[in-house]
Amino acid sequence: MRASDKAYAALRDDIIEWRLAPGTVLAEVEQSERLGISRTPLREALSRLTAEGLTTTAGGRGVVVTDISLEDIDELFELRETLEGKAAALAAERGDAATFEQLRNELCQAPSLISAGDPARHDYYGLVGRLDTAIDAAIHNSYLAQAMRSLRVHLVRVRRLAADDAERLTAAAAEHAAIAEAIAAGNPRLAEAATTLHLHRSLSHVKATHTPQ
Amino acid sequence: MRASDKAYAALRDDIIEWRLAPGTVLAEVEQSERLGISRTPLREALSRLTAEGLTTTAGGRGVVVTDISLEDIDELFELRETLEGKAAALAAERGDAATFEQLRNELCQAPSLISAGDPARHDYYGLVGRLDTAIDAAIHNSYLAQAMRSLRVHLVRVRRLAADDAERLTAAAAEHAAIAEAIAAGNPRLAEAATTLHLHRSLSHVKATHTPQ
DNA sequence: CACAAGGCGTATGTATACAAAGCTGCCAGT
DNA sequence: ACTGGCAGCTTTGTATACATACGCCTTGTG
Repeated sequence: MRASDKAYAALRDDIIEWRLAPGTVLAEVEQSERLGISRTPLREALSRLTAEGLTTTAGGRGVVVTDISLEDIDELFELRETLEGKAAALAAERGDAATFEQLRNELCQAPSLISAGDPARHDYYGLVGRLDTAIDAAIHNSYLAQAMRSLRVHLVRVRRLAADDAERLTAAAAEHAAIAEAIAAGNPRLAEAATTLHLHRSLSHVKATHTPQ
Repeated sequence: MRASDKAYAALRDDIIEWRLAPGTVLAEVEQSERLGISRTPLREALSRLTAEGLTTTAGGRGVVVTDISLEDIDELFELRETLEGKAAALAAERGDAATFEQLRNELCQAPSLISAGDPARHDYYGLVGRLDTAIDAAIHNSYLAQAMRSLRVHLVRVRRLAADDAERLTAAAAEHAAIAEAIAAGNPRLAEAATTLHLHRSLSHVKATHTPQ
């Protein structure tokens, strides 16, 4: 693995997991020494982060971790609803029914994973990730898939702001199951509606449990 | 202006204007000598191009200019319809009516620009660009605006494939005027419909006049 | 004659040294 | 006391030298 990839992954995780707070300046020498690499690969990592919008160049004083405000979250979900709604509809038109039927069944049994505690809860997140992957593959549109991937980076960051209590996760699992069911049924409008519903509830939950820093 | 910015702009233009054909390998030393800069800023330029999808790293043999096939164009317009449709609707809800009313009037007089020949035709492209900019500003959503900006790079490349004859440009001006009018009227569904119509006609024109390389 | 293994060459990946540009703080003048 | 400018320092931007890895050609062997 290249040193620049390592630096990129490390910094990206640090930002997403809120170990690096918004406003933190990432000086090149400081970070390169911390990660044990040279400035050159670090600069490439910072470029990639800036291209993704996780950092911005603050002219002269290095790059800083971008802030993410409440308005940002509204904008983020507005775009997310547009992209994922379309993706769900396309998946319903073009996807393989059996794949999503299988995912629906697993999602219906997800509540047992959620209530089982932390290690099993990780399996639940993996299951949701598989649904995302399946939709990405089903839409047959690399540009749309790319746009959603770049969006998910920011969404993970937002999710860390909210309390992922068992109650909300159980409800979310049911909403995901509804999406999978609609896609398996080949009903584009239903799939889009189920996605819209899920995203609105997610947004409400984030805003309700948001803890101001 | 930084050397890396210069290199990025030069390579980006070369690719968009089809002076660098798909499949062309961009060796670092070769390009850095051609542009009169060192390898370091050139590498940053190539990174940015790759992040945008104009080039891809071909594992070991440098970065190559990405191809753009007919399926790509379909996918591109599918995403474009999703994003620009939503943007037009949001602009109708949130935009300033006077701004778009003004743009509509100018677009209605665009045919005279188009028929006047090449130098004036450049003014027409500028006018369409101003409409895009006005929509970007009106939606008040930086993530959506960013997604559309990254798409437009590829769209300019596609546009160069099609013959931009006066007939099509005149029709396109009328379609743009319809979009501006719907936004000025504050009618989201109409604005989205006008955008959908325009994009479908654009796509049809591109596919009809597409000259296989 | 064909296939495989090894060496050579050229490509990218990394480190470091140098240059230039911006911010910070101080000092002097009003 | 406040403001403007200057000097110093810290920062990023660039160039170049070195390391490394991959591909390709050559050569030897089955």
